[in-house]
Amino acid sequence: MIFGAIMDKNLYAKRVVELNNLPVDEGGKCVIYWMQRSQRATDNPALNSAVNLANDLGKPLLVYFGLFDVYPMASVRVFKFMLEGLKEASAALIDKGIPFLMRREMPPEGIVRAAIEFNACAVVVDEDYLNIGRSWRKIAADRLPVRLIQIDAETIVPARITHKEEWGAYTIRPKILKALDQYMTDIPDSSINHKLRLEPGNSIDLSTVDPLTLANSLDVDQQVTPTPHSIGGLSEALSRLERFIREGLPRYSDEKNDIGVSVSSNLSPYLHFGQISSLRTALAVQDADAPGESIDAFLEQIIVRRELAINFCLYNNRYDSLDAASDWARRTLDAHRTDERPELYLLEELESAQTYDQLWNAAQLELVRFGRIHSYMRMVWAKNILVWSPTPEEALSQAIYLNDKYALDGRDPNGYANIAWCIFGKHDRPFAERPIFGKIRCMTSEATMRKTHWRNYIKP
DNA sequence: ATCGGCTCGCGCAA
DNA sequence: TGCGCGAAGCCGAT
Repeated sequence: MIFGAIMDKNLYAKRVVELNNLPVDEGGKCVIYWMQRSQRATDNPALNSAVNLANDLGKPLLVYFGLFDVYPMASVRVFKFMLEGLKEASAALIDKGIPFLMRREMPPEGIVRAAIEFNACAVVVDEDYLNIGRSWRKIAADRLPVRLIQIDAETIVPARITHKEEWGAYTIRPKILKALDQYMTDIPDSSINHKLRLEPGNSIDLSTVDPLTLANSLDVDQQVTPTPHSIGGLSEALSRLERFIREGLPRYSDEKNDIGVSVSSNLSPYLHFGQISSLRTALAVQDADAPGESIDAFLEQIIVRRELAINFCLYNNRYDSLDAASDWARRTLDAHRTDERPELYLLEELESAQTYDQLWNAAQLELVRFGRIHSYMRMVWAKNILVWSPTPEEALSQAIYLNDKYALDGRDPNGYANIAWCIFGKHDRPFAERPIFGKIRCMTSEATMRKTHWRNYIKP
């Protein structure tokens, strides 16, 4: 069995899920890597798996990407950023002798057409852990004429070392740490044996296309415009990583919760689109010359917390709903449904930053203008939405709407887990009971003003 | 400035 | 069955 052979010799056994029972067609002409989430040409377990399979079969590899704009919260902002990253990734792939096929179509339909058109032996796809991607892969698995193999390529420790939704960081942390030594190692990129100068017909050629022009031509929200100083792609991610290690990391542990200073890596959008791998980032930080406290604090974020968020979305497909709340959280929020709110804002009032709270307004403006909110302030931001909404359900959907619409890293497991933590105490524990919050951990703008250099945050 | 209490339930030790 | 402890808090007492 050919696939068994690649599983034995690669390091990815726990990352593999076969999405259908069809055979690998050894008489086919190529292997196709259906790129979705892991939009990079290096440090990519899904790409490496596809290359290894192609080499075993003695075939070339083709990368397929379906550009689909009829997508919730699709905007010029995120498409420009994504296309900049894809432009760099496709050039790197072509350099390696792997043609890049990009078509504007619905991905699960496009991959089936491409597999037939190019006579694929098998298709390898990366995993995004979210519902839309899951439903697309299901469609493709049912319609492809050959095997569809899914690779978990965004985690450092494979998500399937645990087989259930974890209760909190403290339950997943020991499992991750136990396996971490094995996975915190640099794995060289596989190189393709059979390089092919395939000229895929009807492909968008990113080498000759301006990402912004292409993004503008799509059927996406034109009101959410590109953010200043954000250029997608691995080069920019690596330069941010280097700057972070030099300037932010040394102060990370002490100052990460002060909204008046910026010690964050700002790599989240690059991680969201898979333009840089979390393993590459974690290895660089681990080896950095910085206080151990700061290194540990950052690794906790990029490994434990990030992979807890992935675990949440992987094992709970209600990750964007109050259905995902634990019993104690639902009970306590229910008990406070009729508590009087200081103000009830409409979505439009929130969106345009017109609340009585100047700190919250500043956070909302940061989101609209820069596509992000300071990591500490983002919690205060979401907690306030709970206070100003008629129901927890409404608060949840408004927070998710605003985050997914404006954040460059929207529609990400991190975002859903973060908002779930804020609104309904996911992965958290109960605290002293208060109005509206019940036993959900309370955070307020007033307390944040007492504790941090907030004036630096508010000033324009 | 620092500290305890608040409050639930998982997971492990026993 | 008991017990320790947990993402980032808040408040009030000392």
